[in-house]
Amino acid sequence: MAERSAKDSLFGAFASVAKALGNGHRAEIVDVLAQGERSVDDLAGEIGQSVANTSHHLRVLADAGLLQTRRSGTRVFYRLASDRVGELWTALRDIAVDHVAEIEVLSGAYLGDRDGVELVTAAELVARLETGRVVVLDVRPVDEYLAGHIAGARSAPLDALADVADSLPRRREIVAYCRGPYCVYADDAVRL
Amino acid sequence: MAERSAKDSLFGAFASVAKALGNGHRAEIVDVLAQGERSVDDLAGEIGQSVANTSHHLRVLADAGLLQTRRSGTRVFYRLASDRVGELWTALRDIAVDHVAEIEVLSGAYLGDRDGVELVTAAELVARLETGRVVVLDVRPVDEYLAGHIAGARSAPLDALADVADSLPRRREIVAYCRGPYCVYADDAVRL
DNA sequence: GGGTTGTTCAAGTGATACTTTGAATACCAG
DNA sequence: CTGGTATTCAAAGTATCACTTGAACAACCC
Repeated sequence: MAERSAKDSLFGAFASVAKALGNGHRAEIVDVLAQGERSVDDLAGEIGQSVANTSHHLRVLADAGLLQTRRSGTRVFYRLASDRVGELWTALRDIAVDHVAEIEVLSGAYLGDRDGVELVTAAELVARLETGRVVVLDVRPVDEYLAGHIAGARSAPLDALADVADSLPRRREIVAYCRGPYCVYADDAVRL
Repeated sequence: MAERSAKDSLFGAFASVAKALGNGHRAEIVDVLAQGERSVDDLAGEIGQSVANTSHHLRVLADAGLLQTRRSGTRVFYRLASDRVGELWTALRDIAVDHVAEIEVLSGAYLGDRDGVELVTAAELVARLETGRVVVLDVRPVDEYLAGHIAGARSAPLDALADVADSLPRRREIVAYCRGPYCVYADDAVRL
């Protein structure tokens, strides 16, 4: 039946989009890009790969329709092709967390021991912000802060944290945040 | 840095979920299961593969946490592990349609020429239903009808359509629907 | 026990995925 | 237009994995 092979091709094409996400480095790229656009060389540093290899992975993602590019002078910036791609990534991550037992172990290994780090939910944070009891620090790189941040938060990238620290009020509570559940910046910042 | 390899493992685990969806047959399985649970040999027929091979693909999906099983007597029924998996599939499909040019061609090849088939949006259908101007047929297999269908729709699986047809009022408009945008049952039904 | 339905195993086939290297291209500044 | 920076491309090397099939095995029902 010709219908069979046409159907196979169609679903094969759907599957090819999933296949593009089916690699750890590419997943990481998407995770970073969910925070805003980045240059190739930036991304290469972020995922710990060579620029050439990163460029290759970016091409795979772009060919699958997940990314778009913008050229600015000598640099090329990549970004998610649409918000829907961000949703796709979030859904994928959530499902992995919910249904794959292994993830719990691995994320424990990566995030490390969270003893000594108080976790604050989004709702709590809003409440504390309204009463002016806290100072909120955005410990992501400056670019990401500029691309969007919690209202009232101060930028304090990890490597500049020491400088900023001096200017902080000593009597108030300080809350640090970063990219999401799989980002260690905030943990590191608190320990610092 | 140990952090690097821990991060790689974590994102590798995320990617493994995507990898499970990265095969045409498995994508098709998920698409079918979005309609409700199915037995292995049911699915095998649906995707045109041997039972052994289908069982293998099902195992891959289940290991990725995307499916769950239920045994009933001699049969094993598979279903999506959660609604979130359905959302993941929908997001993936939508992105593929939006961003992959090839899909348009392929879906054209599969769905065939829709000349002579009037398409009705969901909103229109509701409006026409309320004024009682239409009879709505659910042309999916009976199981799927039982698992849930549009209020007021009659079950009329494709292979039994001829029988049902006789009992239909001749003066009223008839609308057929099936699984979604990538299902040809309704097209076939209208042509019939 | 006999029949039905699923799963597992071993094996065959084929292909693909990832990374690295070195060269090529595109752009900017002077 | 020349040098420097950023990115892409093409090719090659390496490794590995994915898909399908057929037959044996297991679980269940009657």
